[in-house]
Amino acid sequence: MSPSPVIEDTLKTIYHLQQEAGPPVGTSAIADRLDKAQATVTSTLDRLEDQELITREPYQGCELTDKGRTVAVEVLRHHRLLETYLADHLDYPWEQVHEEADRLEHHISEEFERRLAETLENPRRDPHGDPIPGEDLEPPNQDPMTPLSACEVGDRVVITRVSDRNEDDLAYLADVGITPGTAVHIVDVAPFGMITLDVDGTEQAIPEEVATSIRVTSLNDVDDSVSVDHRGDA
Amino acid sequence: MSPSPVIEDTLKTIYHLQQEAGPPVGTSAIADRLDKAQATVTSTLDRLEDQELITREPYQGCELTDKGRTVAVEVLRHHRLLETYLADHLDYPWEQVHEEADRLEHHISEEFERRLAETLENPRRDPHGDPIPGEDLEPPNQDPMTPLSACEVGDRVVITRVSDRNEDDLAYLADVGITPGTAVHIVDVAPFGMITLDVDGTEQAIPEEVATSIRVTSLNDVDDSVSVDHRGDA
DNA sequence: GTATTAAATTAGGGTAGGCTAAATTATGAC
DNA sequence: GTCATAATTTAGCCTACCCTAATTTAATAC
Ligand SMILES: [Mn+2]
Ligand SMILES: [Mn+2]
Ligand SMILES: [Mn+2]
Ligand SMILES: [Mn+2]
Repeated sequence: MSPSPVIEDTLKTIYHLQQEAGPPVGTSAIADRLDKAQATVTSTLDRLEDQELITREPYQGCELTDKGRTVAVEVLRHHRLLETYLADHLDYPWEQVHEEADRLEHHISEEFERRLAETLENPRRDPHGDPIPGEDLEPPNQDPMTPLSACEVGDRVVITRVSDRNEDDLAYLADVGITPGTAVHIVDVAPFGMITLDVDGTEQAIPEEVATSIRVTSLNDVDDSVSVDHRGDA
Repeated sequence: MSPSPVIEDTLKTIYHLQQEAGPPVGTSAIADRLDKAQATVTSTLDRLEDQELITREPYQGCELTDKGRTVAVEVLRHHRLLETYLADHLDYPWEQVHEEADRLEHHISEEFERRLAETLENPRRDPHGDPIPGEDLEPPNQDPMTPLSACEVGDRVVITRVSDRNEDDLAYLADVGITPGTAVHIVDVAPFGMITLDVDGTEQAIPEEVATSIRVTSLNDVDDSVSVDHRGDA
């Protein structure tokens, strides 16, 4: 049987948490992300273990098996190809692609995936700057990412990734022109974390909370994996 | 709560059966179409009745309410828009669109539906020649349809609809050029039902079974709801 | 080492959606 | 009218997911 949406979402969440903090991944961290009760996650993990998608130490947490990681990466590929397609071919606004992709990622066929990739000419990054896993389903490299919140006054950087989680923040950032590929210049860092940027000649202030979810690369050592202005719009 | 795939598929099946034979629709007819046990359908119909999507007479069968019909037509709109999009924009082969659309129809948002319709410029018919319900979700008109099996030698007709059910038959028909919009000429009707057609100068023989699932319009009284050659390929 | 506390699991219960096998009901043949 | 048959429902069982409340375990403070 092919994995259900619940199984796929749980694997995807474990994958993200492993990348953020490494294994083992705790039950409540998963429950928080999925907005489910802890007991619900415990019983889901039982099924994942039966299917050899994770290994588990009672009361200690879990870790993806190779099989589990491959399923997670496949879902991630679906998600990011869909986001890219929705934005590029169906004219979806930047901030709306995540929600639609998060549902459809569980329901498209392999044929659909192939045709998306082909039509898009095998894109490497989604609209938020996140790397799209290849057909081989190898986990994408974690490229070096500096949070915007760690920048100092005077730095010139290029936006490389913007977290796709909060729809309102994304709408705001798109509105002021802060999207992957945009070059910016840090004008001011206030004591409580407000960061002021120069974006195409206009100054924009951003709360630290939001700045944490924005990743940048210094313009001094440009990383060719992200092209400047690969999507040039508002 | 928005209806589950099982609820939607059951409503869609009742809708089709009502159009073919009129209400009341029996439990086993639904079970046959959905490839489920009769008892499974009985309990699904219980839920449909609770939700006021059907009315039911014990042991007699069921009928869609207005609410139930609207849900069925909405799913039908999703299905046919998706089929059209897959064929026209993702280069799906004719015979593969049905299966993919049959899954995705339950998972796209209203936003996705709108953007499909817009990108396709509000198409009236899907790749099989079936009418696509409008945004208003009125049931599409049943246009007069003669089965190809009822034609006589010498008739000149235009293919208007081809049942989307059998993938192998569809692949064959596409291969020999029998698709909606094609004008053909009946050359021979053999006693056991084999029908020979002239398609663009080439003769093609078709078993009666298949001919039953092909609908045509006489070239004498052309129905403007179907344009000749609106998809001109193999 | 013991007490506190947070995390995790277990216990118990609910709904949707599946099944088979056993009743029940309607219907057409005679 | 009775009987056989087919359609339908009921009974009883299962799994996947979901929850809250109670319990158990691990980790930390002291
Ligand atoms: Mn895939
Ligand atoms: Mn994304
Ligand atoms: Mn179809
Ligand atoms: Mn819709």
